[in-house]
Amino acid sequence: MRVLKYAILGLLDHGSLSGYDMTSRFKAELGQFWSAKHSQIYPELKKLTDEGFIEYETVIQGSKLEKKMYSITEAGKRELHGWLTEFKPAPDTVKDEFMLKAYFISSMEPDEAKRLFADQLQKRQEKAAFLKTKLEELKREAGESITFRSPHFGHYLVLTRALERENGYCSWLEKALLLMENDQS
Amino acid sequence: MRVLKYAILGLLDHGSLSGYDMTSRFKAELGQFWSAKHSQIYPELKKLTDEGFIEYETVIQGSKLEKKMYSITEAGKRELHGWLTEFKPAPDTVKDEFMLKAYFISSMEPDEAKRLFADQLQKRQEKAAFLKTKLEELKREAGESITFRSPHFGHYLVLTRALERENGYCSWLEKALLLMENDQS
DNA sequence: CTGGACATGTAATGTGTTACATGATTTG
DNA sequence: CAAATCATGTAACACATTACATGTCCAG
Repeated sequence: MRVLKYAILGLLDHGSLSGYDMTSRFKAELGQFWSAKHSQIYPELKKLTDEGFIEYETVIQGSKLEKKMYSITEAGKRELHGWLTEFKPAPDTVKDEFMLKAYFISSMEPDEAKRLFADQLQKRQEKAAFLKTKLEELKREAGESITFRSPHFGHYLVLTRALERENGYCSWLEKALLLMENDQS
Repeated sequence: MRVLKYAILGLLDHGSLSGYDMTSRFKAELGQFWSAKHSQIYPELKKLTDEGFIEYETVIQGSKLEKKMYSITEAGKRELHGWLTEFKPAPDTVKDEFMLKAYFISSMEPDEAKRLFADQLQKRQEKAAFLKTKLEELKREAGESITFRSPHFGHYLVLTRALERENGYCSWLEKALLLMENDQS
């Protein structure tokens, strides 16, 4: 499938970037839904260059430090467009280690299960709060009017989806905890 | 991390299973949150046997067909319990190819983006409908009273979480589509 | 002048999928 | 008796993480 290939092409479609820049992007908002380490990115950049989808120019940073600024080629743009507009089924499995534990809840004692769920709820609430702050920052920056043509629309979509994902997880955890409390007595 | 190891131990904690049985379980409800192919399961079973966490008995099915019925050992139960009760952070990244495309929405034409989102909405709605049916079946089977002590509680947790996940995705897709429509004029 | 960020790579290992390979059993 | 399901395994390849390895630049 080579999704990393398309992630790189997509990032480069808005302007040139170094491998290091891409790593940073995967640590920021995009990282909610895709990420890769530099050890995976650098070989992929070499491969994409060989395939003619990207090209680079070596730039000197300071007096000695070389960095490679990559940009997308016309062939790369066609390749990206083909992937973007392709319909794909919703995945059967989205791996979630916590939910695997939840499935095995009968192998835990009630109080162990409650502690596990309470801990996860706290962590998800913290994450949701963090994402909410990021979304508010973005709204301030973009001036309240985010629509299709806004350069921040992709960023906005990712943040709203991630926030809803965490909020949905939290409300489910709360419901599950309630079921466990009711059973206890 | 070896999550598959714990998935197998968790499955075996309720009774003995063959490798084939485990493959079937990963295709059913548990597959919403974890899965593995038989080509990954069989080597893992061998490894877990060598490590002393599981053991097997060869059973003859029919007149010739040999199958290995695996069961969990005391050491395996301790190992499972340690994993189950261990607190873990919420993951930074949950990979989602569709959301990667959404992030790159500015590289698409408005009508291309709308078609993509509409297609995904339809597929997620179908999946939600399927999960809803499964949940209703489970409720009928379990007699409306699912609490911690119910043998179906793990199954119930997985189905309710998967259903909410899909419903949340759908409502986000609808909101995104509305934003795109409003912008169009 | 030092610590953190910038910058790029490879090696080893772990995880997961697809393909190859074989055979028995059950149901229609 | 044919097709679907049951049943187990290995090989090759693809994808991903951790560790190894090196060096520059900038701000305090």
